[in-house]
Amino acid sequence: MLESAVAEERALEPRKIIVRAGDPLSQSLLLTEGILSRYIDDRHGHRQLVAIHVAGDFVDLHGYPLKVLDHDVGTMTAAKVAIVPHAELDRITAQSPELARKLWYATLIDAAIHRAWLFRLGRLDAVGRVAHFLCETNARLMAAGLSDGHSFSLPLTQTDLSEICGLTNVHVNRVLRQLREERLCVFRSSLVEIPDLEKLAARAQFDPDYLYIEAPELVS
Amino acid sequence: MLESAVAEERALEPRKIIVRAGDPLSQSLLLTEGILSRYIDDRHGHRQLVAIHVAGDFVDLHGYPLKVLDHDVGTMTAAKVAIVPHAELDRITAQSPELARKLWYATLIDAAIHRAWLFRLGRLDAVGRVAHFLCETNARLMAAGLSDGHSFSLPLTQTDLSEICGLTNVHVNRVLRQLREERLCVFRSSLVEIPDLEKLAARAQFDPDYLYIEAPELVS
DNA sequence: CGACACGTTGAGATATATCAAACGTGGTGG
DNA sequence: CCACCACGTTTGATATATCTCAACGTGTCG
Repeated sequence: MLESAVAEERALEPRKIIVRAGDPLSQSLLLTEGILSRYIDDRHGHRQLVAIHVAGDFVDLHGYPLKVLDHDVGTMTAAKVAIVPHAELDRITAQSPELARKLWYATLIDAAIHRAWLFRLGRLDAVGRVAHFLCETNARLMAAGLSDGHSFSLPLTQTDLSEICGLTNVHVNRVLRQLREERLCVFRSSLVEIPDLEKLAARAQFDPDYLYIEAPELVS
Repeated sequence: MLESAVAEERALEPRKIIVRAGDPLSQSLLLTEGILSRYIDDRHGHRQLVAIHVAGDFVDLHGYPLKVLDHDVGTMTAAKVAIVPHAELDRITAQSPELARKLWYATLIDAAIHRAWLFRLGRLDAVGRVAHFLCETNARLMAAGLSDGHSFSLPLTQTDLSEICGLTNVHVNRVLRQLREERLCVFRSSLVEIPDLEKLAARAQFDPDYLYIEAPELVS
């Protein structure tokens, strides 16, 4: 049903702004390939990512009821998106309250992930933050069939990680070295390898419940 | 319509847990008086608040589609809540897609506030974080008719503030002194006074757009 | 009056930021 | 095919914000 609502598929270049905060919106994006981010810049141009999205995510569904976003959306890598006009969503939700509920549910998962990010920023140290993010990403990619649980592709820079974890890129570099030396995790040239997921999760105080993924055995 | 869905009103004692993460839920709460919080505790019992709620907020509406919450909900002060059974919400949303949309919208405002909190934790220093939280609370209370824009009641402890801002209570104490000395804001014995809201908002890089409050003149 | 919670202060420790430089490395044009 | 450039990574030295621990003050309530 959602597929029938797709107006157009589009390929996006890496590192482009897709939606700006405050722009009036008439469509939302279903991400089919690549990585997108949602972020807020401060007055000096320092950036805080508030979400990342991977294949399968409905990226700015928040913009459908909200009409305008409070943050920017941009590509991190090259990406492919399916464009879903809000008029189609109107049609669909009017027809099927059940699907409407599912869309609502999807935005609430986003909110739950926001909360986990708050915990990460508020209560974890630098190593814990990076480890927590990598655990989360591993779990989400596993659910999307893009990780085998021990290694996955993640074409982000260390600066990207710093903007996710509220750190500097220099410090992220040192954190990654420490994770490597402790054999918890190797992040190098767009590839993440996690030799001991359990140990990494413990270091990160990571508990995947907030992702509301069925089949929890996939995650552990 | 919502009012007709209220099954019961209840008075709650301060500092009580109302809902625990993972509990199956069959009702949600409409807060009519007092302050509630949503929070995540770490392994050592250190707490990160992920939201606070004031009179007029629909507190755990997220729990309606999600079925279980990923975080705890508790009272900070004595409070009064109206209990809305999920069965009633089923009835209402089936009857009125428009109201269903409004409920969805309300949860998305919560998510937008989560994002502002992420920005606060990730990119602001200690003074900025506290200032940002006080600006936000002022704006929200103003919208609820509980602040005149320059002073309002806020019966939280410095430890509460520290659990909101990702700081220690000791450091919050020093931050509050600094805000006082710079005549930006006085937080004392449950009362917040903001002599120069514009200066405080500038220090906090606070922009109220994310609250999606109509009548923006109320906020500035 | 004493107990307890909350607030305040100080000294010292530590994590993270800042600044600056060097090092790879993949891509591009000559 | 090589030289070079841009971008990301790595390292070192130093600065600074925040934490930790411990003590003391203050108000409230039984």
